[in-house]
Amino acid sequence: MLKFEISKKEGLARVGKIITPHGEIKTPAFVGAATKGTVKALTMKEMRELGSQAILANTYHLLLAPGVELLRQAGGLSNFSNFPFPTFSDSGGFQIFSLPDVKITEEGAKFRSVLNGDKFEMTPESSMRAQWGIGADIHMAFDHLAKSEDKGEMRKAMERTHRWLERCVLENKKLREEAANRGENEQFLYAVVQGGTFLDLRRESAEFCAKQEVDGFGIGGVFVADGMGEMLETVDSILPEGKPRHLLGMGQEPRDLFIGAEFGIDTFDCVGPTRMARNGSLYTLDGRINIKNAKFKEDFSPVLEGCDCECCKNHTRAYLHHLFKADEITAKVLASIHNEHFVVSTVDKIRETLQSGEFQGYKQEFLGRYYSDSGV
RNA sequence: GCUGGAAUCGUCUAGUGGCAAUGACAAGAGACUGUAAAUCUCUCGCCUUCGGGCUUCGUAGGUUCGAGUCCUACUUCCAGCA
Repeated sequence: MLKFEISKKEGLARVGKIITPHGEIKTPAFVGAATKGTVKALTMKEMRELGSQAILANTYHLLLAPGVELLRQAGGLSNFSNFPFPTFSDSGGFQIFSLPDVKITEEGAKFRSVLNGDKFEMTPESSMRAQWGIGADIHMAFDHLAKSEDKGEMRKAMERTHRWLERCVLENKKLREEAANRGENEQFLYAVVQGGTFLDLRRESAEFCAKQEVDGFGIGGVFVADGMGEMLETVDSILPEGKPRHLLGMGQEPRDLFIGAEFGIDTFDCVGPTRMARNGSLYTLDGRINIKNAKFKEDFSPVLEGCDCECCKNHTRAYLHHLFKADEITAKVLASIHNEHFVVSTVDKIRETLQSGEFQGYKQEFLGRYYSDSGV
């Protein structure tokens, strides 16, 4: 069983730590999205230096390349990526949702690679096997996402997710025993709660997931920040308190991090911060700025005054602006360091203020400034 | 000096009698939430009440209902010959 120790509670919010074979994660925490085994534009050394405690890779992407067998040979994701700290793997469920030409049956999903036309199939069982091969500490159940206004469709996706979850749990048991017999590290499974924007479906999904033999929970299929607090309140009131909860894919907007933590989320992952960075959109306490804008050409202040990331400590907005305009790789590196550090440290601060009882004040101050129109 | 060729939006470029005129780059702005994302979208002659109006393809004339496109002269540039 995955160890999760809670040191402080405030409503649904909690401060704690998840203890994995690769070390512990102080929660709430922002987990870096390392889809293909790397956080785009960043080295693992840079990730640690900017404060990242954990990363999350994607089973679908690693399955296609370099393949699960290679990950196994390499000694698992942590060894292969040289990130000897806690790791997560996402199941590939998101790819069912995001890739074109996906056929979903009760058995699983068939993808077609647009790159080389290869057919590719994933089932709850194959996702579990792949994740055990990849060797991340924490796995996600293979789920079926839907983004629909239609409740009937959402229910179908949710119910399929539940049936798939039972298969995941069953397969996971086998794989866990096999690994134990080989004397390997334990690996852990999170169920994924679906239900979209329908609170009754979310409730039903949370109740279903809560009953399963899993180590924690992912909250999936969240596409709109509107109503997320209410949804999380519903779900996290049902999920067992003693198991960690991961909010899948949300965290591009600081608002999401505050609301998530407030309503019981322990870990976040999101591709937003690094993608924003590569596209020149950088976080400041007054909202994001587009560093490519002409107004930054002669701005010799750091991206964020007082920020202690390697980008802000050493470089100016004018320099970043120049690097972006010149299409230099370093632009994306520095910007990614800054954005990733921004969200990681914001969640760190959320954790600290939850611990000290100053969370509400911090939240008001941060969000009031970040989302005020006065801007930069 | 002679003979050929060429001049189009910041740059390069399409255009061979019929709609301010192609594409790329540059420039300006926007989007991005479990990464098919080093991506994508929009603007890019001037004005506009978004209906449209006005002025444009080196310069000046001409032919034509109509000219970036054909003709004449000039200017500049390129190539070859001297």
